[in-house]
Amino acid sequence: MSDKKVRTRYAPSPTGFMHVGNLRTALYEYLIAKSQGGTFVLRIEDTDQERYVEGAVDVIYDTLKLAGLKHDEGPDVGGEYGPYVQSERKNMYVPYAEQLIKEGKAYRCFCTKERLDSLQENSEFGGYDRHCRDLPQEEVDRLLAEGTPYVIRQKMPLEGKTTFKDAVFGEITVDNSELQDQILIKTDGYPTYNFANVIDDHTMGITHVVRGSEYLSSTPKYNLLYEAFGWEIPTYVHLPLIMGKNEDGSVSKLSKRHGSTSFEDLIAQGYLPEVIINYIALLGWCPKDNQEIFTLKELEENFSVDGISKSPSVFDYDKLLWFNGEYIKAMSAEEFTAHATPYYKEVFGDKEMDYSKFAGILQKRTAKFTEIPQMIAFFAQLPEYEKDLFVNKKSKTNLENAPALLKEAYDRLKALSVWDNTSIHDCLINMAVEKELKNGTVMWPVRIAAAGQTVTPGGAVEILDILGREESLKRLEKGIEKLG
RNA sequence: GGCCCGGUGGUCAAGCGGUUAAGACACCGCCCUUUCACGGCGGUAACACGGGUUCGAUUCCCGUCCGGGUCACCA
Repeated sequence: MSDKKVRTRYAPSPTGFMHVGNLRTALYEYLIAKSQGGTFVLRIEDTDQERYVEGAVDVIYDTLKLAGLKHDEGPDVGGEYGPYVQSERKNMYVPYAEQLIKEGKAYRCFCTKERLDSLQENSEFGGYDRHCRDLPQEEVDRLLAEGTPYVIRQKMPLEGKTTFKDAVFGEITVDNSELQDQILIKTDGYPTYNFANVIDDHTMGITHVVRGSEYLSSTPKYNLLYEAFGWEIPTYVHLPLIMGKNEDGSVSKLSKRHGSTSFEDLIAQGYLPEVIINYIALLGWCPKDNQEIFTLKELEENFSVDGISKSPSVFDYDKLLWFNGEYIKAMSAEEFTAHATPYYKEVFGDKEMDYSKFAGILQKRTAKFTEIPQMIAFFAQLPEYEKDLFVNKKSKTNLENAPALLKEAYDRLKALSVWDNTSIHDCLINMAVEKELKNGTVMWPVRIAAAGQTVTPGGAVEILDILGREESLKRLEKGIEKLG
C-alpha cells in the first residue's frame, strides 16, 4: 500500500469565490501529493443544480493558477480518469446505487418531502424512521409503476460501531445507531455529495482524502460505503478549521465579518499570492525547524502530514501583513517598481515620471502595495499644513529658528549646479557642520516645507531629489512665506 | 440536545515523562537614524481546572469546564 503512487484531489464546488479554508485544503492536497512525487487532481463538484454560478469554474482555475497549485489532471488539462466534472459523470452513479439495491444493501425510498419534514419536527425518531427500508417488493413495484419519485438510500447497520483511522486525528469510533440511512441518489437522479465523492474518489484512484475536519463526523458513512462495495478505504487526512476572531474576543469559523476571507479579496487588498500561500501553509502545520518563509517549492520539499495540528487556528491579518512586507522587501527594485507602478499612476495619472527613485524610499516601508498612493500623495500635491509642523523638539527646531534655517537652506540649495541625491545631501550636511548644528535641525524644516507633513517615506534629501529642483525650490519658498 | 474533536502567552506555534517551557507576529522600552519606518538589542506575557498513574507531569488516564464541528434530497 505504501508503494502505491499517491493521488490527491481537490474537489471544490463552483460557488464563485475561493474561501481561504478551501484554498488551504487545496494547498495541503497539492503538497501531500508533490512531497511524495504523487499526482494532484482537480475535480469540479457541481451536482447541486440550484447553486450553479456562472463563471465560477474560471474562478477556480484562476485561483489555482495564481497560487501556483498546478493540477496534473482536471477538466481543462485532461487525464486518464475523466471526465473531471461531476455533472458529466452523472450516468456513472445510478448503476452503482442499483448494484447496492440488488445486493440488498440499499433501497428505494418513496417518502415525500412533507413526511420527512414532519418527522423532523416531531423529532420522535430524530430524523428518518427507515419507513421504506423493508417495503414489500409488490409495493415497490406498484409505486414504481405509478411513477412515484424516489431516492435511493443505503441501509446502515442498526447496531455496532464503526471505527476509522485518520492521519492527523488518529482513531475515531462512532456508534452506527448515530447514522441515518443516507441518501445516495436524489429525486432528480443526481448523486448526493457524499455518494458522488466515494464513487469518484475510488474510480479516480484517489489514495489520500484531504478535507476540513467538519467532515470528521460523516466519515463513518463514507467507510460504510467503501465497505458495501468492497473497496479499499483511502487514507484520511482531516485538517483543523480556520477561525476568525470576533470583536468580543470569541472565535468562530472564519467568515465575512472577520474581514476578507476569499483569495480574490485578499489579492484585491494588496496581499501577494505567494504570501497568502506561505501564510496559510503555516496555519495548522509546522515544519520541523520552525522556518517561516517558504516558497511553494520549499513547502513541497518540507511538508509532512505529521506536522499537521489538530486544534483550530485563528486567521491573523497582522501576521499576514508582516509576511507581505517581508516578501516585498525581498524583491529586486525592478520587481518592486513593476508591482508598484499601477499605484504610482493612481497618484500621478499619465504624467511623465521616472518612478525608479521611489523604490529606494518605499520598498522598505511598504507592507502592501495598496498603501502606496497615500504614502506618496504629497509628491503630486503639497498638502495644506500648519506652520507649527516646523516645531520638533528632538531636532531642536522651533518657530524662532526655523525661518532663518529654512531661508539659508534655500539659498544654498538654489546655488547648487547639480541637483541630485549626493549634491543635495552634501549641501545640507555641510550647512549643519558649518553652523555646528545637528543634522536634524537643518533637515527637519526642509523636509516639512517640501512635504507639508511630518511623516514621510524617505528623508529631506530623497524628497528634494525626487521633487526636482524647480518644484523643490517652489515649495521651500512657500514654507519661508508661511513662516514669514 | 446526542455524537465527534480540540484546549501551551493576545495570535500562530515548538514540546511528545525530568527543559531556565523554544521561535514568530503583535505590544512595550532602548540604540541607530535627516522624521516615520527599516535595522539592532532587550522586555512583558502561557501549559483551562480538579483528581489520579509515577520518584517526577505541560506531556499518560479519568472527570469538570470552555471552545469548535456535526446531526439535509447542501456541498
